[in-house]
Amino acid sequence: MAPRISEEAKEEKRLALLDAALECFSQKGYYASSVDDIVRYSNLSKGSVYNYFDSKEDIFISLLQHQTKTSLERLNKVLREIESPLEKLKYWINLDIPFNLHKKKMMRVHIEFWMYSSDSPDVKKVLTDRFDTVLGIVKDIIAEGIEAGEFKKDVDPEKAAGMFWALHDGLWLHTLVRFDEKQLEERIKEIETTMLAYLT
Amino acid sequence: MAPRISEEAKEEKRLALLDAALECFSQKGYYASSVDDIVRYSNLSKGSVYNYFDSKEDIFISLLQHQTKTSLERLNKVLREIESPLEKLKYWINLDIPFNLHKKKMMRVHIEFWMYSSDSPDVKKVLTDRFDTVLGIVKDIIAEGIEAGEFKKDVDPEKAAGMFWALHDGLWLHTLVRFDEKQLEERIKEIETTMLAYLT
DNA sequence: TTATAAAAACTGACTGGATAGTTTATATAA
DNA sequence: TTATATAAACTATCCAGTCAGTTTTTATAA
Repeated sequence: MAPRISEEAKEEKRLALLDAALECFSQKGYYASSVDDIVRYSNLSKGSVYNYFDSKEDIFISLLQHQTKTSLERLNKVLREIESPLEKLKYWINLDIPFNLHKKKMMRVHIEFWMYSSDSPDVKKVLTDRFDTVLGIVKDIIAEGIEAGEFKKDVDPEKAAGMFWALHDGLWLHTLVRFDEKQLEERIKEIETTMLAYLT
Repeated sequence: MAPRISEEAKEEKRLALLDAALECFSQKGYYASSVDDIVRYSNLSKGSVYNYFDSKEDIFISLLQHQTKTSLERLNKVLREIESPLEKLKYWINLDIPFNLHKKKMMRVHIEFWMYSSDSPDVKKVLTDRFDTVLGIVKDIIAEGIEAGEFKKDVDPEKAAGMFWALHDGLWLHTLVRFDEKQLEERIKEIETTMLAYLT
């Protein structure tokens, strides 16, 4: 007759489940995390989970889509507010400072997505689209910067964007495995000086 | 079907099993690979596998140790034969050219090791040691290069080594997910020019 | 206002299938 | 003969997904 909870409350629970999933997947990876683990991190029962998602894989893919959507939206919003390409890049580089645990979880689960993508065309599609979008944004910023005279004319936007992003992801990979927050921040500052020296 | 085989033959079988494991783990990851999968890729039976290894995890960790040992040995051997630090770095950068499938598998399973390391102190230990060793080698080469006057004096060997290695791993991560062999090779050449320009 | 009906949402014990690891019977080189 | 490598069958465990029963909320008739 009438829904017991409102649409917003429902969406909230869905998000809470995705949050619990992020916690699990970022700690133990996709396969090692059981649905019972996710249930333990949420305030719901196992049965309820299946009111919100079709399967464990559905939770995983939904988490990927949610992360992709929100992070791109936030990024675009902020970049639109910055005028200078140089400042945009600086902002982006410093996005990862200060280090926080949530970012670490996001990055950990993101690599989990990548590893899983060889099994799932759906995941692969979302990830390659996201990859190309991000790379496209960096490339455009660099191209703008060249046009505006802020960056060197002989820089290839495509290649520079690829380097920038590889450096970013490599740094994060190392942070997950070896570095602590302080070291990450030092290294990010080093990227800033080096990349900007390379571009300007 | 052949009792009393020599030690060499035994070691050969062990290596063949590690090879089968590399195949599986690089394709599907640790958890998604079953022992039966590994058996299928080897010429042995399941029961036999347990004559060589204690468990699936033991296979995984043995693969990590084997890879670590052989790759570091090979690297050190070659680097010892090169005099100039600049040439050493150039050689290293081009180690990944030409692209080949075996390297891709190695890199894929290496990331699998990294992801697994949060669960296993043993894996973590081997990986951090390996990481520090590799980074130490790069750092030493750069320091030598500075002393020999081949590199700029104001370069910080520690930081430069960190950047170099982050770039390397980031690039490979992207190659696993998005790029093809041709793109990897182009990007590696780009690293060469940029890194060497940064150092000299 | 209140009793009842109906729908939605939740629960957790259970099941079927998968698979890590073990045992056993057989084959064979030494 | 005998030690052991092997294959195949076996066992125990785990876990994704199900479902029958319960609780909560809303609607509405009296």
